[in-house]
Amino acid sequence: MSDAVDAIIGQWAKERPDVVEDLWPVQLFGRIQRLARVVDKSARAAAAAHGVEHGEFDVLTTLQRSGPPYTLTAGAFLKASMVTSGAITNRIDKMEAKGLVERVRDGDDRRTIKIRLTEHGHEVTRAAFADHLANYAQLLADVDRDLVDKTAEGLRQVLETLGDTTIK
Amino acid sequence: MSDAVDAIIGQWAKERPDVVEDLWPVQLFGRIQRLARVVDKSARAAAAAHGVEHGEFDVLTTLQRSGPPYTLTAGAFLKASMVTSGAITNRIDKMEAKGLVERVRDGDDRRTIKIRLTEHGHEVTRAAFADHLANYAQLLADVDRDLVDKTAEGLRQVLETLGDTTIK
DNA sequence: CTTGATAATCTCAACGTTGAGATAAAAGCA
DNA sequence: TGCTTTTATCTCAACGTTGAGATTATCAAG
Repeated sequence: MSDAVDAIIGQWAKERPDVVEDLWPVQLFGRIQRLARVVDKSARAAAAAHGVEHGEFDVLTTLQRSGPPYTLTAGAFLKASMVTSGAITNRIDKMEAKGLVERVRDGDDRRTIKIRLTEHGHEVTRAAFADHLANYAQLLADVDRDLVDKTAEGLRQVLETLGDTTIK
Repeated sequence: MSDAVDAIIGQWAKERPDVVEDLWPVQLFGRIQRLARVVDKSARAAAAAHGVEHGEFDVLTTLQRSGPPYTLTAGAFLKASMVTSGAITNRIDKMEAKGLVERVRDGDDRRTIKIRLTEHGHEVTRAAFADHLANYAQLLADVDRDLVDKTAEGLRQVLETLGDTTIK
């Protein structure tokens, strides 16, 4: 059987037979790209059901899993999120307006801003995260569990080789 | 060894031990998400070196691999690209301004617009695509080839099960 | 202390995408 | 022929992100 990436490579084979040997990374990256799109779209919808953007949901879960006191600096999100500082500021701004988090100035270092999950933020996170996991499970409902594990393990090794070994 | 996703799951295990059993999809999707970001950023830079956006590069290669006469309708890009119609119109607008493609009205159906790769577009595509593949190879330079193939095969099966079987 | 360098966060214009709606042409049907 | 539905593309305001630069605070040296 063949998927969308096979079809794309098949087209290249006809039009540019000279590059076929160099297309093997496309087998991996092309599928990563397509899957990322599908999963992203689905996750976005799941978060939207709780009134939060995908990026905002990322902030919420990062705070939640950091444990008590559910407080992190803006810089911590920068390193954890793979986006730029402007995006983080924007996210926190909107989340503060929604009452999901609050900015707290630190006593020790007045450059840093601590972001704290509010009680309301806790509730939204709990509900949205449950839906998020249910959505993930739904997406993989018809996929063999062993295949998921083996493929995830393969991706882990690729990530390690690429140097993505920490939350940063 | 452990990567960023292991670290994230480790945090969840401490803070929310009740959900650990439901985190297995994260092993797959979390890594797909992170890898997509890394690869995307890299591909974006490679395309930018040739003066084209990532989305524009996608249009160029779609046209190129469609073969002679290197002409597709706007609707074909819609189905192939996983973005909305507004994005396609915007892309074609800018690419037309750059002289990469040209809009040609069809004789048979005057609703459809055919997008044709110009000679300049051909040249840019050839050069950018070569760099693109070199960049891909570079990213996977230190990764075992067999691991890449096996992981790509796993992702293909996931994509198939999710229903992404055609270019559409 | 003072000066310069470093660090953390915010500002803001530009950019690409979204998504609902508009426009216009073709197809189906009476 | 007229009328409605469908199809293809474009319009446009809102949105989140980028990326360079500004701001403010801390640190290191002298």
